[in-house]
Amino acid sequence: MPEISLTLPDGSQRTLEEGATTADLALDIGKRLAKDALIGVVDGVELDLDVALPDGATVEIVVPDSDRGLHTIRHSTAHVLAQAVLELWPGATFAIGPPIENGFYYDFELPDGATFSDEDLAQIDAKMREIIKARQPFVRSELPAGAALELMADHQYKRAIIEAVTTGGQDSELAGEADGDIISFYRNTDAFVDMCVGPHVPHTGHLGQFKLMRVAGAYWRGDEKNQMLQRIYGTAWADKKQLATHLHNLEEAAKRDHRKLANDMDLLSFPSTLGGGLAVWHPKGAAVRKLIEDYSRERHEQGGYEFVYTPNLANGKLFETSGHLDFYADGMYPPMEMDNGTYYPKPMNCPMHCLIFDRGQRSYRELPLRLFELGTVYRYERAGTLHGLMRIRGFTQDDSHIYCTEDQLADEVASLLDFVISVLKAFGFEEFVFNLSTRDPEKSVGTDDIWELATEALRSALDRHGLEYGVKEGDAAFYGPKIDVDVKDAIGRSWQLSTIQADFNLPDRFELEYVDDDGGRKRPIMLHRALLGSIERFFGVLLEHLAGNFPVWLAPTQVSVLPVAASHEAYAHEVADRLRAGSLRTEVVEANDPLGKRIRNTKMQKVPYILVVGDDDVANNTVGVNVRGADSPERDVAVELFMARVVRENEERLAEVGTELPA
RNA sequence: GCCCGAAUAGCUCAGUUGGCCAGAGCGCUGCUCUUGUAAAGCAGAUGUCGUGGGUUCGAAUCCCACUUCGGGCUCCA
Repeated sequence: MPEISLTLPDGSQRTLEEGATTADLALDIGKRLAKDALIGVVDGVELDLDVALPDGATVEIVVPDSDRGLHTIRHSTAHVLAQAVLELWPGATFAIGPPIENGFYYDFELPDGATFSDEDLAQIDAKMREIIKARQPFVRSELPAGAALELMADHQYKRAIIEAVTTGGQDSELAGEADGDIISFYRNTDAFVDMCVGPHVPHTGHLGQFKLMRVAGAYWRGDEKNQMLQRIYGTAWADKKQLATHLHNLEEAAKRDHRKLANDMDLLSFPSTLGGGLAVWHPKGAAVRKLIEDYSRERHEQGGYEFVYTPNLANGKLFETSGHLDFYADGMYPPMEMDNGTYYPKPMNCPMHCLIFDRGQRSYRELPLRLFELGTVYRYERAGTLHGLMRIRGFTQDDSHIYCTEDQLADEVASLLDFVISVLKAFGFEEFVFNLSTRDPEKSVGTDDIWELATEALRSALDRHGLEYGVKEGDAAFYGPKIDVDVKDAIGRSWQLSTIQADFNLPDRFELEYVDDDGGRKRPIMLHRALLGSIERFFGVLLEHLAGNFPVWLAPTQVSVLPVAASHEAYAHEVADRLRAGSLRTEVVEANDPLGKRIRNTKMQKVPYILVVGDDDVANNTVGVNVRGADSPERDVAVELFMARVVRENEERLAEVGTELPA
């Protein structure tokens, strides 16, 4: 019997009989591996376990607890979902069902326009578990396009995919469905076959640690002009523990949802009578917001920005000049017809800043001119897109427009990057991701030269800082390239906050000019930039990042003083007055309820410091200190000592609470 | 805007197939308790059951429209 020689990822060699498969290789290595093996990676290509191996191949055996393994499990689970749905809804058809982060989805069209509801999930889940219990094999077959079309005669979306790939249409979304002229299929039973590139787990018995999460609508091929399909999302994992961990993480994320915390901590609300996507800030939320804005102003003042104010309304002519009425009228609130013109709520501040630049003659000596405004704008976001503070219709940008010369552009962007990082770090963000978005030739204005110049300026600024960054080809705004800055939050989620955009469209439209050192008139380049982005959205991100545990300098109440009994109230107020004199936001919670209850309530409000004062403290001029997050209180702390520590934390805007323990 | 779902007291929620005066816990008010580290006791008040219309002898409950919210899709200057 001829033999083949195989190389394992660790470099070791194995010799097997010709015709041996990855499954045979796994068995040759060990029983346990043979049981766990899902697919093989043969010379870099993922293949089913039962494919015969070529001589000399390098083979990696994929087990569940790996990226490739999870991917395969999720992909195979999606097939099981499709099988269940097609069985439960005769006449249903299916479209695309890929693995995604943490799970999978599958899109369906039900007969007679029927839709899924949440109640259907239990039934589908039960059917899927039957299929899994039956340990159905995934049997691969291949057909030429013509026969494939015939096999999928009843499934218009699958046929559309076959036609798309066989006519040479390159499409990453369809890459997992079919590829090239030979179409592959995976058959689980006589009744169920799905078109798929594969590979899949050997049989459905390898699956089962999944949960169907939700039903949703989704457009065919992601285009809102197309048919709306019914999508089911699920999560799937290698083992029970991973699944439980994932579900637990979702619960933890829900606990820090900014909408829940904003409600629980009485920070702000979205009264339905106010209208969708509009928030009112309650005293405690407003206190935090004001501190964020104060800090922003302070930093901009130090950074050489000049502060401006502009109105919330503008004559429509302004937005005709800027071009926004042509491009973005859909996103603007509708016009107000007045006897002297048509007015719109402003959707951005830039045109007004251009008016300020344009007032009077500008000299190159004034550049870079940095105009800054906490500018409130209104955008008519579509109803279905609103999401708490993250997507809102009225919001305030920490907006600046910088007018500079071509020569100044790169330096200006470079110093902006420092500024961005420094400001975001002050709020406790540690990890940043940078992206450079480049020109979309189809949707852009301006010459090649100036795009090149601007893109190079952004690129060189990133390089100069030694920052790693991704490039999003063609993702720029129509008027110029941009750098976006995402932050990673405490539980690893990514949020886009800052943006730095070069613009050579608006200076043109507004015919902005400065007088250069040679006496000639030149057009400035304009940079748009927002650091926090929208204050509202930033507040939401920060709230979730911190899970509501604002550092001392941002906490709406920094210290709560709790007298043990009514007899200690006078002393409690005395302590509170001293703290307030040190500019600490301090509350006294009087002894109307038992101490335990007041401690509980105050802790639930996430107050950084809770002081308990009783007989000993009155006698010795001390306090009992409960540091947020600490296990046990510190007793008999001298008031001056406590105060010095918290005043320092407050003034130095320290990110952590209780970093300095009393001596 | 599109698909699915939800809206009941300040908050979190219960309210069977339509049927007495719409409930609970927390919170609130009052009284008692005077408290040393995560929920004291008793009593009381709380409601346009999101809004408007319809079906019905009768609607929180069924139907329609609208508003707002949640999960997605699309969009995000």
